[in-house]
Amino acid sequence: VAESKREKLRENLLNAAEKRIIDQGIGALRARDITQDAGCALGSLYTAYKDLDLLILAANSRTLSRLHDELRAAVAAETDPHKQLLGLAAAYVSFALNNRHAWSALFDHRMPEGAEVPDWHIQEHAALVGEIIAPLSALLQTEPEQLALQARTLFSAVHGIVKLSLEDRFVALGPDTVSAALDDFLGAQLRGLAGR
Amino acid sequence: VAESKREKLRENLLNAAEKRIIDQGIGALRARDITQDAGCALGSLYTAYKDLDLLILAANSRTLSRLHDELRAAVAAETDPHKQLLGLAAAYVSFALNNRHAWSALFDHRMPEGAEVPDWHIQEHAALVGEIIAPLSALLQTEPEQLALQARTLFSAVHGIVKLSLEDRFVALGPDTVSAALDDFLGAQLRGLAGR
DNA sequence: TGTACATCAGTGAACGCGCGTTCACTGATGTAC
DNA sequence: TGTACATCAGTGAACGCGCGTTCACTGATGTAC
Repeated sequence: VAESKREKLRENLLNAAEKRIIDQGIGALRARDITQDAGCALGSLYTAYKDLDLLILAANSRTLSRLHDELRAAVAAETDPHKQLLGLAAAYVSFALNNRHAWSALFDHRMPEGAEVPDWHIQEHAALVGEIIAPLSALLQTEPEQLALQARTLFSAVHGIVKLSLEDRFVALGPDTVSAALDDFLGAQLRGLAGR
Repeated sequence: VAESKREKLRENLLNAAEKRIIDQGIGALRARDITQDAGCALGSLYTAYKDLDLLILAANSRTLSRLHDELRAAVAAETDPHKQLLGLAAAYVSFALNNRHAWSALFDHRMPEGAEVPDWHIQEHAALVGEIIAPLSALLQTEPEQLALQARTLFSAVHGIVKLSLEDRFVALGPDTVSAALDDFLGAQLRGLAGR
């Protein structure tokens, strides 16, 4: 019972942090706001989590998990590997558009000076890229090592396109324009990779 | 003479800020450090520039200008549009690798809550993308409107690849691996775009 | 050329606030008898 | 079952520091006579 109370506290804090990140973004995230939303004292954050960064990582893990689910669903919805890849990209844009703040938080959060991003979290990121590997290998006949690199390159290209299209620093594009541009881009890329 | 003293102060501050950004990155940039390096009082920053953000933008403009120069040089070094595009990408990676902090600063800097990135600075960013348009239009026969979007998409894809390959959140890649992956990527993309 | 005065860029100590983290306390929970 | 005691999660006021920005002052520069 004592254990479950402790779990409840962690859960409340995590929920509160997640909601804040989804609604306002990581830039507006304050320890005080989170604990207030969670209905506990400021200091409790530090009995439940080592520090604020760890709590943020936990919230980002949830976002990654939701994103990963949608990517898996996109793969499952198709059997043709070509369509699977297009579906993955479409799912990625769609997630980014529907979860702007949470999605940005995945890449905007920085660890403090000395600290490294823990390995388990890096793995969660890498797992996303992994989702591309199967369809890509079905489509091309590449050696496994090359494949991992290709998947990663493809992921970061798509990511870059989505990211930039949502930034203020450039003229923002409408959702439809982004999706269309991404489709054209991926189409060309796959054609180019296949017809070597 | 009075005017030139004032210019000298702005220059000193800008140089100091630029050096700090190049050496330590934008995250470690403090008003006090800059003014100390520039050999002036803390308050002088605010007689020379409206605020710290404007000074940062000025420093980023310099970085953009240096980057733009290298991109122009890459275009000028080739006549074949296909090679020009490969050269542009190569120049981009190379600049990013040789100016990691300054390059990151271009995209990491955020304006405070209410403020927007000024238009002249957005233009400077857009000008980079513009460098792709000529070779791309020589290579493909696309309508001008489509072309701008394609150039932008291509730019952000390349940018995404370079960016992610330098992040801690993923396993960092060596410079050679990045360059090779980028070449393969671009090669495939151009093949795909041409052979429609 | 020299003197008195006005201006204002430049100064840097002080302000003000935000905000993550700590720590001495307390009250709920569990244990012993 | 009831009582005394120990433990420790939870508390929130206080700490501490970083840091951008301001503002009352001053000394260099320019102007008038």
